[in-house]
Amino acid sequence: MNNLGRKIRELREKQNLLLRQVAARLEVDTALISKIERGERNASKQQVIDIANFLKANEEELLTLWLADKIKSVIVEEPAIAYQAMKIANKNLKNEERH
Amino acid sequence: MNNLGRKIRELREKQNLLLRQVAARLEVDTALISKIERGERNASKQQVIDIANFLKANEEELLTLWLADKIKSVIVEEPAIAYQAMKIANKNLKNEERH
DNA sequence: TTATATTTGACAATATTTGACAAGCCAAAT
DNA sequence: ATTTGGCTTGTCAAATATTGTCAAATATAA
Repeated sequence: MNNLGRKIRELREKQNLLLRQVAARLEVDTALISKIERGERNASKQQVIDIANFLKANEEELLTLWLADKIKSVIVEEPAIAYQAMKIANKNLKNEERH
Repeated sequence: MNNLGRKIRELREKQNLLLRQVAARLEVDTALISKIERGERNASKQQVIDIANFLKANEEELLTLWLADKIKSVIVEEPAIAYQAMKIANKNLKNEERH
């Protein structure tokens, strides 16, 4: 399970909602929501936004988890150099802020 | 231009090598190397390794730049939440070290 | 100009991702 | 013991993305 999936499942269960109900709202198959919660499939950005609305969650928070999962899926293949690469990417980010 | 492309071009020019020569060694079209240097195309991991060998560069260093570019391409679409997402991804990384 | 190096855009071939569907699993209810 | 309800799993075709090449365009240098 990934960051986003865990959070979505937690929110959904707290509100006693069924996968089926979330799926209906997003107009997708139940299986897809199941896969998103278990981290087997990635949600699209729009899906994350829709889920946030439906589950009354903070949209930015969910999008942040979603992005974190995307970063994770990139670095997971290269754990030995991941940290250093993140440092560089972070520096890039800051440099671009200044332009 | 991205981190890897800039470094490759720098190394290649310092050694007075042509795109054509690098391309020959990697057995790809010259245009592809040009695109990799300019960040228009991503190199595969194997290509990075081959380039490092040919240019007598540190393989891990180039792979780190390559990974940084991949991270960057993920976060660039969401600059507002990128920093926070990186923090989470980094925490994930550390947690997995401990298991 | 001429020759050589690099860049560009379009393209086909491949690979990956997407979401639906159907079948399966499991626990609880009947 | 069977049915029901919720969730999971595997597979598929369609859509989308990525790959490397080719030929043409553009630079760079002599």
